[in-house]
Amino acid sequence: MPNTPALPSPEKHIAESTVRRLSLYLRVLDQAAARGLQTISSVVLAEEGGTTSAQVRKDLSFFGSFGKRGRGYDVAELVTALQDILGLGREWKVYIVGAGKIGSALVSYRGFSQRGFRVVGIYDNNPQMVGRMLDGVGIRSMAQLEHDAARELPDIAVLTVPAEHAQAVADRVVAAGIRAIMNFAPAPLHVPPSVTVKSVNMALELEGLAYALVRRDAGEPPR
Amino acid sequence: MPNTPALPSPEKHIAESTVRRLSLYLRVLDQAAARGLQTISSVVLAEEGGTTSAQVRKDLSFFGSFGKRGRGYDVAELVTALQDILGLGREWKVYIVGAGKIGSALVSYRGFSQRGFRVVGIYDNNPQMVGRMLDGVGIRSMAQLEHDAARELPDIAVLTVPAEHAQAVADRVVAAGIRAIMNFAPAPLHVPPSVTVKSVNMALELEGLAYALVRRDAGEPPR
DNA sequence: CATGGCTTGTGAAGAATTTCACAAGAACGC
DNA sequence: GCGTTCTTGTGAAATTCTTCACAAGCCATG
Ligand SMILES: NC(=O)c1ccc[n+]([C@@H]2O[C@H](COP(=O)([O-])OP(=O)(O)OC[C@H]3O[C@@H](n4cnc5c(N)ncnc54)[C@H](O)[C@@H]3O)[C@@H](O)[C@H]2O)c1
Ligand SMILES: NC(=O)c1ccc[n+]([C@@H]2O[C@H](COP(=O)([O-])OP(=O)(O)OC[C@H]3O[C@@H](n4cnc5c(N)ncnc54)[C@H](O)[C@@H]3O)[C@@H](O)[C@H]2O)c1
Repeated sequence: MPNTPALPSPEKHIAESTVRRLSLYLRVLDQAAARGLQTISSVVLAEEGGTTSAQVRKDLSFFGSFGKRGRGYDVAELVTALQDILGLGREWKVYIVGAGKIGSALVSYRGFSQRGFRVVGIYDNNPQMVGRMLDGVGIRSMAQLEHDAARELPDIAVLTVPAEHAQAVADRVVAAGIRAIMNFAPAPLHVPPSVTVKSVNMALELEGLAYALVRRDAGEPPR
Repeated sequence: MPNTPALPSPEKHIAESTVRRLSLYLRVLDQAAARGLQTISSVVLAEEGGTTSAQVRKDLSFFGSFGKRGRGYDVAELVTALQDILGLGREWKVYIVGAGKIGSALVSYRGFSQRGFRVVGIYDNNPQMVGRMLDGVGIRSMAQLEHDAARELPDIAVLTVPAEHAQAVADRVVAAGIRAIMNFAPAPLHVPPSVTVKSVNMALELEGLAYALVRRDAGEPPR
């Protein structure tokens, strides 16, 4: 019997960096599957994912034992295992709040729907926008948010409102029972510990590049 | 004489996490300045930035000594110091490659221009798009890229093309002499070590949220 | 000008993460 | 069946990052 999918239930805390890399491995595996690869070794997985083979094996070892010595990992099996671990076996309902430039771009992003993230509602406080459709999803009034959430039980809220309103919107979203927030506004959010927040701060990434450029020119040791 | 801005020249390697936090502090300081604060302590800076006061002081200590014991940090002074450290004292020329949904949203993003990142060129390989204007910047043909770059010497390329073309575009951009890339495509890029890449992978962040949600329900120790 | 209350800067300790290195298992050829 | 080659899984070591804890400095007040 071929290696039944291990139930992903480590009792230890898993580092966020490990979880990020698991997502990355999943992406590499998708490509490998598309190229018709049956099997992949930790060395190849590492090369394509930009890390080391020891890191790959260690990351996976937290959740079980998925490979075969001398062979490597079965691509299809590992995809299933990683999806299980990451909670991608189901559909996640997403609200987007803020139907502006970035919010509209995200609605139709296939990278989300491919992984089971389904946008079920878009909210905006501008009456001009309410009622319009974005990629098949209607823009709703902010007034409805709590009411809709009680019925639809969305899992994740994506915040794409101006930074100065981000905290207020986060408060409402939390009060409405949503326990995961992805924040695109460049403002640190303060939420109860039962709520998970991930921030995507693009200006911050650019600043990291600027830093790298000035350091490089100044002759920073490249480590 | 009031604390002349220390030249930011640590000989040691500085962790990426430290640099990210410096950007964050800068954001908190902007808000503090807007509220009229003259001075701010590491405790307040930490609370608003979502870290600890010891972390704030340690981060800053890598670059010099910016505070006054018993008083805290002068907001305006620290802003200047951080901008210096991060290389935000100058204008950075940015090319955006891929004038699709996310590329167009980024062109007009004020968070970039506010920090001195100026979009000087947008490129697309779709002839239909070439010549159109996006927020005052014309979309140019990919054929021109190398030629324009030799003249304009852009510092940073933002890649917003489909994942399957990201590597090819990265290769061209590197060959054109650009040494910093911000990659929005969900594909790991392989570039020479002289080039710095930062990837913003939004699906990956969502997957991190999904993981947090399944773990939380499964009763992961909250660390 | 002495005292008390605050706050920084920083070595040292502690914790977390990554890398090393190797025993053990699997496949293949002969 | 046996040796060779490959590759995993994992303790242990090494490295990196964060937190602790406190001496030293600054300011206000009396
Ligand atoms: N445009 C970009 O490329 C970009 C990039 C990174 C981050 N961001 C951040 O994303 C956020 C949105 O940016 P954008 O460019 O899409 O702005 P935008 O102005 O195009 O869109 C913001 C939308 O939010 C709505 N809104 C405002 N206040 C609201 C509230 N209280 N409740 C509900 N809706 C509200 C507005 O009506 C508008 O439709 C900002 O915080 C911005 O800093 C934008
Ligand atoms: N839309 C989103 O919300 C979103 C979010 C995160 C990441 N992304 C990623 O960003 C990238 C772009 O996404 P999008 O939604 O803007 O797609 P899009 O299709 O709207 O835009 C892509 C643009 O790139 C151009 N292009 C294609 N190949 C090119 C090439 N070889 N050289 C130059 N230009 C080329 C196309 O003409 C098009 O204008 C994708 O990799 C996507 O995965 C998108």
